[in-house]
Amino acid sequence: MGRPSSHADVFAAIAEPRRRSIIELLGREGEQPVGALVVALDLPQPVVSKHLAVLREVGIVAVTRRGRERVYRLSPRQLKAVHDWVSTFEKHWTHQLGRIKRRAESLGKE
Amino acid sequence: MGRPSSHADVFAAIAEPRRRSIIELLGREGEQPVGALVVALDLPQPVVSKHLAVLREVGIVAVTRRGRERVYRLSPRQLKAVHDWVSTFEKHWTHQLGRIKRRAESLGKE
DNA sequence: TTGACATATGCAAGTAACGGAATATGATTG
DNA sequence: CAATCATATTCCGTTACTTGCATATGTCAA
Repeated sequence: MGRPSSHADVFAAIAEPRRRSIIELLGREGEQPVGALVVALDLPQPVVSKHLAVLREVGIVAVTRRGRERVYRLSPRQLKAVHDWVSTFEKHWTHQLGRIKRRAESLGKE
Repeated sequence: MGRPSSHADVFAAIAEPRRRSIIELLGREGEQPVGALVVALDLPQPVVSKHLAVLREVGIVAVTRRGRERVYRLSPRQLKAVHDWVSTFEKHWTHQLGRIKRRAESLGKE
């Protein structure tokens, strides 16, 4: 069976490599019209528009119409949601680092 | 066309809601044998095993065999990778918060 | 060794999501 | 209004992911 209808799921949205590229680009360069994204990513315009639609529906990006262009920008709230979720497990890797460090120290004493 | 063969992609791995449930459970309760996960999540055992396989291939979980059980635990390195990626955009929501805050303050003065 | 238990794996079927090409929508210019 | 530019949307073929069921693998106990 296909996906269990992951409609408007942020995690599904950022699962696509090209969508992450779009996010990274908007993050680095700031707001961009679709045409600029098409050029920068070297993808067909409909492909970019469709990925933008997904990101828009999920709320990762927001649009403003400027003349005949549509300028996209990051809308970070949803990315923060992902950040918050992953942060839940932060203690796991900090603890693990601590363990590795302690082990290294005890090995050094031998 | 289907997915561009996102083999062993952490983002694809955490896109699945049930897999996130497994991650959350292991995060809260610590290491668990498959059977415990099956009970806790109320899913068929093969489904759980397959999701665990995906998480294992990506390196989000690790296994230890204990008798006839297999005990799974979080292996946080890959989750940290996600955390690092999302953290790249942290400034965007902190800036946005700042903007909202400033706007609230200036509205309060009127 | 035989049987029971714990988990993994194989196969088939359904479906959702992606890309490509064509087209629609909407705004600007002449 | 017609033509052009910028972007969105639709239709379609393909593919990969998930599930269900059946079965294989491996471990312990008697």
